[in-house]
Amino acid sequence: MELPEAKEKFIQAWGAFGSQWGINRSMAQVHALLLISPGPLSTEDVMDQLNISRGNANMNLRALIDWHLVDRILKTGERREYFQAEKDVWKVATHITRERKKRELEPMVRFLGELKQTSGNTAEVKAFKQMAADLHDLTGRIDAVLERSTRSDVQWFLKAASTLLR
Amino acid sequence: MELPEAKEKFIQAWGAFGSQWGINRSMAQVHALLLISPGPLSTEDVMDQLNISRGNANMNLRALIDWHLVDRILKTGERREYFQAEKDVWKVATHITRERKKRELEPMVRFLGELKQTSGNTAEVKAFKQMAADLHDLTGRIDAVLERSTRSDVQWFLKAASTLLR
DNA sequence: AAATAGTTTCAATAATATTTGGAAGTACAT
DNA sequence: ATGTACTTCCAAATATTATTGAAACTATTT
Repeated sequence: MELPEAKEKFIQAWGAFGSQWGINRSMAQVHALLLISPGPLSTEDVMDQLNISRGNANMNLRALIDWHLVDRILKTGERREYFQAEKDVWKVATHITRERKKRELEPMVRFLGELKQTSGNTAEVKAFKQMAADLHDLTGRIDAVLERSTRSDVQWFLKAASTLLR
Repeated sequence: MELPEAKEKFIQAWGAFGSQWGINRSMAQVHALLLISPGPLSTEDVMDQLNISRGNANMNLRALIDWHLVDRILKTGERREYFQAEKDVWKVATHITRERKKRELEPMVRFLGELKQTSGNTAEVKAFKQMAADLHDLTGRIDAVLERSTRSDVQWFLKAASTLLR
Protein backbone atom coordinates (compact mmCIF):
# COMPACT_ATOMS: atom_id res chain seq x y z
CA MET A 1 0.00 0.00 0.00
CA GLU A 2 1.22 3.51 -0.80
CA LEU A 3 1.42 6.23 1.83
CA PRO A 4 -1.53 8.43 0.90
CA GLU A 5 -3.92 5.49 0.96
CA ALA A 6 -2.45 4.05 4.16
CA LYS A 7 -2.61 7.45 5.83
CA GLU A 8 -6.22 7.96 4.86
CA LYS A 9 -7.19 4.49 6.03
CA PHE A 10 -5.37 4.94 9.30
CA ILE A 11 -7.09 8.24 10.01
CA GLN A 12 -10.49 6.76 9.22
CA ALA A 13 -9.84 3.67 11.30
CA TRP A 14 -8.55 5.59 14.29
CA GLY A 15 -11.58 7.88 14.08
CA ALA A 16 -13.99 4.95 13.94
CA PHE A 17 -12.20 3.17 16.75
CA GLY A 18 -12.34 6.28 18.89
CA SER A 19 -16.02 6.80 18.33
CA GLN A 20 -16.74 3.19 19.29
CA TRP A 21 -15.13 4.06 22.60
CA GLY A 22 -16.96 7.31 23.19
CA ILE A 23 -14.31 9.64 21.81
CA ASN A 24 -15.48 12.05 19.20
CA ARG A 25 -14.49 11.05 15.71
CA SER A 26 -12.80 14.34 14.79
CA MET A 27 -10.75 14.38 17.93
CA ALA A 28 -9.50 10.89 17.18
CA GLN A 29 -8.82 11.82 13.56
CA VAL A 30 -6.86 14.93 14.49
CA HIS A 31 -4.90 12.78 16.90
CA ALA A 32 -4.27 10.16 14.19
CA LEU A 33 -3.04 12.82 11.78
CA LEU A 34 -0.63 14.29 14.29
CA LEU A 35 0.59 10.84 15.34
CA ILE A 36 1.74 10.01 11.83
CA SER A 37 3.10 13.44 10.90
CA PRO A 38 6.87 13.64 11.30
CA GLY A 39 6.79 17.30 12.34
CA PRO A 40 4.38 19.66 14.06
CA LEU A 41 1.32 20.92 12.14
CA SER A 42 -0.55 24.21 12.27
CA THR A 43 -4.30 24.54 12.70
CA GLU A 44 -4.53 25.22 8.96
CA ASP A 45 -2.59 22.07 8.11
CA VAL A 46 -5.06 20.08 10.17
CA MET A 47 -8.06 21.84 8.61
CA ASP A 48 -6.76 21.18 5.11
CA GLN A 49 -5.72 17.59 5.59
CA LEU A 50 -8.92 16.53 7.33
CA ASN A 51 -11.34 18.89 5.60
CA ILE A 52 -12.74 20.25 8.80
CA SER A 53 -13.57 23.77 9.91
CA ARG A 54 -11.34 26.05 11.92
CA GLY A 55 -13.64 25.85 14.94
CA ASN A 56 -13.62 22.11 14.89
CA ALA A 57 -9.86 21.86 14.45
CA ASN A 58 -9.25 24.36 17.20
CA MET A 59 -11.65 22.77 19.65
CA ASN A 60 -10.22 19.30 19.19
CA LEU A 61 -6.61 20.45 19.28
CA ARG A 62 -7.36 22.09 22.62
CA ALA A 63 -9.07 18.96 23.85
CA LEU A 64 -6.05 16.86 22.85
CA ILE A 65 -3.76 19.25 24.72
CA ASP A 66 -6.06 18.88 27.71
CA TRP A 67 -5.66 15.12 27.52
CA HIS A 68 -1.86 15.53 27.37
CA LEU A 69 -1.78 13.85 23.98
CA VAL A 70 -0.62 16.89 22.04
CA ASP A 71 1.83 19.71 22.77
CA ARG A 72 1.65 23.26 21.56
CA ILE A 73 4.85 24.21 19.73
CA LEU A 74 5.99 27.76 19.16
CA LYS A 75 8.49 28.21 16.36
CA THR A 76 10.84 31.12 16.96
CA GLY A 77 10.01 34.12 14.81
CA GLU A 78 6.60 32.73 13.90
CA ARG A 79 3.37 33.84 15.42
CA ARG A 80 1.37 30.81 14.38
CA GLU A 81 1.00 27.94 16.81
CA TYR A 82 2.01 24.43 15.83
CA PHE A 83 0.89 21.17 17.32
CA GLN A 84 2.76 17.94 17.83
CA ALA A 85 1.51 14.63 19.15
CA GLU A 86 3.20 12.69 21.91
CA LYS A 87 4.77 9.87 19.88
CA ASP A 88 5.60 7.49 22.69
CA VAL A 89 2.66 5.10 22.53
CA TRP A 90 3.17 4.00 26.13
CA LYS A 91 2.74 7.56 27.25
CA VAL A 92 -0.25 7.95 24.98
CA ALA A 93 -1.90 4.89 26.51
CA THR A 94 -1.05 6.09 30.01
CA HIS A 95 -2.50 9.53 29.48
CA ILE A 96 -5.70 8.23 27.93
CA THR A 97 -6.11 5.70 30.72
CA ARG A 98 -5.47 8.21 33.50
CA GLU A 99 -7.81 10.80 32.07
CA ARG A 100 -10.68 8.39 31.61
CA LYS A 101 -10.04 6.89 35.00
CA LYS A 102 -10.21 10.31 36.59
CA ARG A 103 -13.18 11.61 34.61
CA GLU A 104 -15.34 8.51 34.43
CA LEU A 105 -14.23 5.57 36.52
CA GLU A 106 -13.47 7.32 39.81
CA PRO A 107 -16.84 9.13 39.95
CA MET A 108 -18.58 5.79 39.28
CA VAL A 109 -16.68 4.09 42.09
CA ARG A 110 -17.66 6.86 44.52
CA PHE A 111 -21.28 6.72 43.40
CA LEU A 112 -21.50 2.95 43.86
CA GLY A 113 -20.05 3.38 47.34
CA GLU A 114 -22.89 5.72 48.22
CA LEU A 115 -25.51 3.31 46.91
CA LYS A 116 -24.37 0.67 49.37
CA GLN A 117 -26.06 2.78 52.08
CA THR A 118 -29.55 2.38 50.61
CA SER A 119 -32.04 1.74 53.41
CA GLY A 120 -34.46 -1.18 53.68
CA ASN A 121 -34.51 -4.93 54.12
CA THR A 122 -36.84 -6.36 51.51
CA ALA A 123 -35.56 -8.91 48.98
CA GLU A 124 -35.49 -6.13 46.41
CA VAL A 125 -33.36 -3.86 48.58
CA LYS A 126 -31.03 -6.71 49.43
CA ALA A 127 -30.53 -7.61 45.77
CA PHE A 128 -29.90 -3.96 45.02
CA LYS A 129 -27.36 -3.46 47.80
CA GLN A 130 -25.58 -6.67 46.92
CA MET A 131 -25.21 -5.57 43.32
CA ALA A 132 -24.03 -2.09 44.37
CA ALA A 133 -21.47 -3.66 46.70
CA ASP A 134 -20.24 -6.12 44.06
CA LEU A 135 -19.92 -3.42 41.42
CA HIS A 136 -18.24 -1.10 43.89
CA ASP A 137 -15.73 -3.80 44.65
CA LEU A 138 -15.13 -4.65 41.00
CA THR A 139 -14.76 -1.07 39.78
CA GLY A 140 -12.54 -0.31 42.76
CA ARG A 141 -10.24 -3.18 41.84
CA ILE A 142 -10.11 -2.11 38.22
CA ASP A 143 -9.32 1.40 39.37
CA ALA A 144 -6.49 0.10 41.56
CA VAL A 145 -5.00 -1.98 38.74
CA LEU A 146 -5.08 1.00 36.39
CA GLU A 147 -3.58 3.24 39.03
CA ARG A 148 -0.66 0.89 39.53
CA SER A 149 -0.10 0.16 35.88
CA THR A 150 -0.06 3.83 34.86
CA ARG A 151 2.24 5.13 37.59
CA SER A 152 5.15 6.77 35.79
CA ASP A 153 7.75 4.60 37.52
CA VAL A 154 5.93 1.44 36.48
CA GLN A 155 5.66 2.81 32.98
CA TRP A 156 9.35 3.35 32.83
CA PHE A 157 10.03 -0.12 34.15
CA LEU A 158 7.56 -1.86 31.85
CA LYS A 159 8.83 -0.07 28.83
CA ALA A 160 12.45 -0.87 29.57
CA ALA A 161 11.61 -4.51 30.30
CA SER A 162 9.55 -4.96 27.19
CA THR A 163 12.28 -3.42 25.03
CA LEU A 164 14.78 -5.88 26.45
CA LEU A 165 12.42 -8.78 25.87
CA ARG A 166 11.51 -7.83 22.35
CA MET B 1 -31.44 6.94 50.38
CA GLU B 2 -34.64 4.95 49.74
CA LEU B 3 -34.83 2.23 47.12
CA PRO B 4 -36.88 3.93 44.40
CA GLU B 5 -34.53 6.90 44.33
CA ALA B 6 -31.41 4.74 44.48
CA LYS B 7 -32.73 2.51 41.73
CA GLU B 8 -33.55 5.43 39.48
CA LYS B 9 -30.15 7.00 40.07
CA PHE B 10 -28.35 3.75 39.43
CA ILE B 11 -30.17 3.19 36.14
CA GLN B 12 -29.41 6.73 35.02
CA ALA B 13 -25.78 6.49 36.06
CA TRP B 14 -25.22 3.12 34.41
CA GLY B 15 -26.83 4.46 31.24
CA ALA B 16 -24.64 7.55 31.22
CA PHE B 17 -21.54 5.52 31.99
CA GLY B 18 -22.34 3.15 29.15
CA SER B 19 -22.86 5.90 26.65
CA GLN B 20 -19.53 7.48 27.61
CA TRP B 21 -18.00 4.16 26.58
CA GLY B 22 -19.85 3.77 23.32
CA ILE B 23 -22.65 1.55 24.59
CA ASN B 24 -26.11 2.74 23.80
CA ARG B 25 -27.86 4.32 26.75
CA SER B 26 -30.98 2.15 26.61
CA MET B 27 -28.98 -1.04 26.42
CA ALA B 28 -27.04 -0.03 29.50
CA GLN B 29 -30.25 0.99 31.29
CA VAL B 30 -31.99 -2.27 30.51
CA HIS B 31 -28.90 -4.05 31.78
CA ALA B 32 -28.89 -1.94 34.95
CA LEU B 33 -32.55 -2.68 35.59
CA LEU B 34 -32.05 -6.43 35.20
CA LEU B 35 -28.91 -6.37 37.34
CA ILE B 36 -30.79 -4.99 40.33
CA SER B 37 -34.00 -6.95 39.89
CA PRO B 38 -34.12 -10.01 42.17
CA GLY B 39 -36.07 -12.09 39.65
CA PRO B 40 -36.47 -12.27 35.87
CA LEU B 41 -38.49 -9.57 34.09
CA SER B 42 -40.66 -9.69 30.99
CA THR B 43 -40.37 -7.34 28.03
CA GLU B 44 -43.42 -5.49 29.38
CA ASP B 45 -41.84 -5.08 32.81
CA VAL B 46 -38.80 -3.52 31.16
CA MET B 47 -40.96 -1.27 28.96
CA ASP B 48 -42.96 -0.08 31.97
CA GLN B 49 -40.08 0.46 34.35
CA LEU B 50 -37.91 2.32 31.85
CA ASN B 51 -40.67 4.00 29.83
CA ILE B 52 -39.35 2.74 26.55
CA SER B 53 -41.10 1.26 23.55
CA ARG B 54 -41.54 -2.41 22.83
CA GLY B 55 -39.20 -2.24 19.85
CA ASN B 56 -36.48 -0.62 21.87
CA ALA B 57 -36.86 -3.04 24.79
CA ASN B 58 -36.85 -6.02 22.47
CA MET B 59 -33.87 -4.89 20.45
CA ASN B 60 -31.75 -4.19 23.51
CA LEU B 61 -32.74 -7.37 25.31
CA ARG B 62 -31.62 -9.31 22.27
CA ALA B 63 -28.37 -7.37 22.14
CA LEU B 64 -27.74 -8.13 25.82
CA ILE B 65 -28.34 -11.82 25.18
CA ASP B 66 -25.88 -11.57 22.31
CA TRP B 67 -23.30 -10.14 24.69
CA HIS B 68 -23.94 -13.01 27.13
CA LEU B 69 -25.05 -10.54 29.77
CA VAL B 70 -28.67 -11.68 29.91
CA ASP B 71 -30.38 -15.06 29.73
CA ARG B 72 -33.79 -15.84 28.31
CA ILE B 73 -35.93 -17.60 30.90
CA LEU B 74 -38.99 -19.67 30.08
CA LYS B 75 -41.38 -20.22 32.97
CA THR B 76 -43.24 -23.51 32.71
CA GLY B 77 -46.83 -23.07 31.65
CA GLU B 78 -46.22 -19.48 30.52
CA ARG B 79 -45.84 -18.39 26.98
CA ARG B 80 -44.17 -15.11 27.71
CA GLU B 81 -40.37 -14.87 27.78
CA TYR B 82 -38.56 -13.57 30.81
CA PHE B 83 -35.08 -12.13 31.04
CA GLN B 84 -32.53 -12.34 33.77
CA ALA B 85 -29.12 -10.71 34.03
CA GLU B 86 -25.95 -12.56 34.84
CA LYS B 87 -25.39 -11.39 38.42
CA ASP B 88 -21.77 -12.45 38.85
CA VAL B 89 -19.96 -9.18 38.19
CA TRP B 90 -16.72 -11.01 37.33
CA LYS B 91 -18.51 -12.83 34.58
CA VAL B 92 -20.16 -9.61 33.47
CA ALA B 93 -16.79 -7.89 33.21
CA THR B 94 -15.32 -10.88 31.39
CA HIS B 95 -18.09 -11.05 28.84
CA ILE B 96 -18.00 -7.34 28.13
CA THR B 97 -14.23 -7.43 27.80
CA ARG B 98 -14.19 -10.46 25.51
CA GLU B 99 -16.90 -9.11 23.26
CA ARG B 100 -15.25 -5.74 22.83
CA LYS B 101 -11.87 -7.37 22.36
CA LYS B 102 -13.27 -9.56 19.62
CA ARG B 103 -15.38 -6.91 17.91
CA GLU B 104 -13.11 -3.90 18.18
CA LEU B 105 -9.61 -4.55 19.44
CA GLU B 106 -8.69 -7.62 17.36
CA PRO B 107 -9.68 -6.02 14.04
CA MET B 108 -7.60 -2.96 14.96
CA VAL B 109 -4.56 -5.11 15.76
CA ARG B 110 -4.85 -6.89 12.39
CA PHE B 111 -5.29 -3.60 10.57
CA LEU B 112 -2.21 -2.05 12.19
CA GLY B 113 -0.25 -5.14 11.22
CA GLU B 114 -1.16 -4.55 7.59
CA LEU B 115 -0.13 -0.91 7.74
CA LYS B 116 3.40 -1.90 8.67
CA GLN B 117 3.84 -3.02 5.04
CA THR B 118 3.35 0.47 3.61
CA SER B 119 5.90 1.07 0.86
CA GLY B 120 8.32 3.96 0.65
CA ASN B 121 11.38 5.41 2.35
CA THR B 122 10.78 9.11 2.84
CA ALA B 123 10.80 10.62 6.33
CA GLU B 124 7.03 10.72 6.18
CA VAL B 125 6.73 7.03 5.34
CA LYS B 126 9.25 6.13 8.03
CA ALA B 127 7.36 8.09 10.68
CA PHE B 128 4.15 6.44 9.55
CA LYS B 129 5.52 2.91 9.62
CA GLN B 130 7.15 3.47 12.98
CA MET B 131 3.86 4.62 14.45
CA ALA B 132 1.98 1.72 12.88
CA ALA B 133 4.54 -0.70 14.30
CA ASP B 134 4.44 0.86 17.76
CA LEU B 135 0.67 0.86 17.86
CA HIS B 136 0.54 -2.68 16.55
CA ASP B 137 2.88 -3.74 19.31
CA LEU B 138 0.95 -1.86 22.00
CA THR B 139 -2.51 -3.02 20.96
CA GLY B 140 -1.19 -6.55 20.57
CA ARG B 141 0.14 -6.49 24.14
CA ILE B 142 -3.12 -5.12 25.48
CA ASP B 143 -4.95 -7.83 23.57
CA ALA B 144 -2.69 -10.48 25.10
CA VAL B 145 -3.21 -9.15 28.63
CA LEU B 146 -6.97 -9.14 28.16
CA GLU B 147 -6.91 -12.61 26.66
CA ARG B 148 -5.04 -13.99 29.65
CA SER B 149 -7.03 -12.12 32.26
CA THR B 150 -10.40 -13.20 30.87
CA ARG B 151 -9.63 -16.88 30.38
CA SER B 152 -12.24 -18.75 32.40
CA ASP B 153 -9.64 -20.62 34.45
CA VAL B 154 -7.93 -17.37 35.38
CA GLN B 155 -11.32 -15.90 36.24
CA TRP B 156 -12.00 -18.74 38.58
CA PHE B 157 -8.60 -18.43 40.18
CA LEU B 158 -8.74 -14.65 40.57
CA LYS B 159 -12.20 -14.74 42.02
CA ALA B 160 -11.30 -17.41 44.57
CA ALA B 161 -8.08 -15.62 45.51
CA SER B 162 -9.74 -12.27 45.91
CA THR B 163 -12.47 -13.76 48.09
CA LEU B 164 -9.81 -15.25 50.37
CA LEU B 165 -7.93 -11.96 50.52
CA ARG B 166 -10.99 -9.80 51.22
C1' DA C 1 -58.12 -23.24 10.94
C1' DA C 2 -59.13 -19.20 13.33
C1' DA C 3 -58.21 -16.57 17.24
C1' DT C 4 -54.99 -15.14 20.50
C1' DA C 5 -50.61 -13.88 22.72
C1' DG C 6 -46.55 -12.83 22.06
C1' DT C 7 -42.05 -11.36 19.29
C1' DT C 8 -39.52 -9.11 15.65
C1' DT C 9 -38.68 -5.84 12.05
C1' DC C 10 -38.09 -1.45 10.03
C1' DA C 11 -39.37 3.09 7.99
C1' DA C 12 -40.40 7.34 10.05
C1' DT C 13 -39.43 10.36 13.80
C1' DA C 14 -37.03 12.24 17.61
C1' DA C 15 -33.11 13.03 20.34
C1' DT C 16 -28.32 13.73 20.68
C1' DA C 17 -23.88 14.93 19.32
C1' DT C 18 -20.94 17.17 16.16
C1' DT C 19 -19.62 20.67 13.04
C1' DT C 20 -19.74 24.99 10.98
C1' DG C 21 -18.73 29.77 10.21
C1' DG C 22 -18.77 34.17 11.59
C1' DA C 23 -18.23 37.41 15.40
C1' DA C 24 -15.53 38.53 19.30
C1' DG C 25 -11.25 38.34 21.43
C1' DT C 26 -6.06 38.61 21.79
C1' DA C 27 -1.55 39.89 20.93
C1' DC C 28 1.96 41.27 18.04
C1' DA C 29 3.81 44.65 14.53
C1' DT C 30 3.94 49.03 12.32
C1' DA D 1 -3.48 53.43 18.40
C1' DT D 2 -4.54 50.99 14.17
C1' DG D 3 -3.97 47.14 11.37
C1' DT D 4 -2.97 42.41 10.91
C1' DA D 5 -2.64 37.57 11.92
C1' DC D 6 -4.13 34.58 14.40
C1' DT D 7 -7.15 32.03 18.22
C1' DT D 8 -11.34 31.21 20.69
C1' DC D 9 -16.21 31.08 21.42
C1' DC D 10 -20.81 29.88 20.51
C1' DA D 11 -25.49 29.92 18.31
C1' DA D 12 -27.31 27.76 14.40
C1' DA D 13 -27.10 24.09 11.05
C1' DT D 14 -26.05 19.43 10.07
C1' DA D 15 -25.10 14.73 10.71
C1' DT D 16 -25.46 10.77 13.39
C1' DT D 17 -27.60 7.68 16.34
C1' DA D 18 -31.42 5.98 18.98
C1' DT D 19 -36.35 5.33 19.53
C1' DT D 20 -40.94 4.70 18.35
C1' DG D 21 -45.01 2.35 16.90
C1' DA D 22 -47.45 -0.11 13.88
C1' DA D 23 -47.36 -3.93 10.68
C1' DA D 24 -45.61 -8.47 9.78
C1' DC D 25 -44.45 -12.53 11.60
C1' DT D 26 -44.48 -16.81 14.73
C1' DA D 27 -46.11 -19.93 17.90
C1' DT D 28 -49.67 -21.57 20.90
C1' DT D 29 -54.36 -22.48 22.20
C1' DT D 30 -59.22 -23.44 21.38
